[in-house]
Amino acid sequence: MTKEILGHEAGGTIYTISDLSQRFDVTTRAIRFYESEGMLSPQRQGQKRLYSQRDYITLKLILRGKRLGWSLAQSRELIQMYNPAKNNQAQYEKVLEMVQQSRERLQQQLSDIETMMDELDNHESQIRDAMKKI
Amino acid sequence: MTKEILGHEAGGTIYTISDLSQRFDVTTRAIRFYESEGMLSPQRQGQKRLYSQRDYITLKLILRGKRLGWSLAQSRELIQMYNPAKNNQAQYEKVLEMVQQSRERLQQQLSDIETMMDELDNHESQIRDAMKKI
DNA sequence: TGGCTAGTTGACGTTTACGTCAACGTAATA
DNA sequence: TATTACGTTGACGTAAACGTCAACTAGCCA
Repeated sequence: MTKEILGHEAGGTIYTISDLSQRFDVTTRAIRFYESEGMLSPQRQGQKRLYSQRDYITLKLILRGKRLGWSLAQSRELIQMYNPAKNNQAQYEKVLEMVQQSRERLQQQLSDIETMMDELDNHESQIRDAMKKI
Repeated sequence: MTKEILGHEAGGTIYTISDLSQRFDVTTRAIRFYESEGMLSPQRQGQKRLYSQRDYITLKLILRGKRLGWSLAQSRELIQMYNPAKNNQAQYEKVLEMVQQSRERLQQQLSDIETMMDELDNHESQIRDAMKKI
């Protein structure tokens, strides 16, 4: 198989583990770890892992979660939430609850960021004032 | 000393470790740990710790940092940044740099939150559509 | 065919941020 | 004065999220 053929398929681009590693600046060890934690499920070509566009998006979500301080367990819930399993009424309701919980988390973080930003602004002003007096 | 006298001083209200523990819903163990990490420095009355308004604010900052996924090391930097040490020109410049770095971190987080919020909105819409069709 | 490159699977190590005792001190209270 | 509540200092334990080997495999290229 050539690189070109390996690089694309019906569903879109596919990636090797080092592709993802470089694109997202994360180690291959971490990527395999996420798989072992049930967050990624790449196909195999022999024993080698091949990541689909879906895996790519999932990884992006994991890393975004990390930047926000979410645990892998929380990100995994989010991922499972996005992956439609059984689509009965009860399941839908449950997902809507989780959506709401995620929103509340994000809202709290948003509020914390605003507070921090304000404090940074104040502190910078104080420092600039102090610098003028030198 | 009565509770009343213990509860206030020239600088404002003072707190015992369990006061803080209850107000912020954090264990006393954690509070002592933050001190051992050089983030809090309460006064002592005998061997007992007494926390000032400044300590209160610092603890609030630590916990806000935690909600945003900041490491204690990062929050400690922020705390030290707010505590004016030597106030020479070079020091001021350095603090301004740190302020800027903190802002950039927060900006990234803000952007991540927006993305997540959008995705949640989309997903909720999809689910509500699917529910209508049942 | 030998070596290079990329990938794989264990297995153990490490850092962060506390939790969880145990053993003790001290002060108010019954 | 004995108990209860609150606090203290070690010391060891633990969960999460990987890092770091070591030993192996499989494809490609001179």
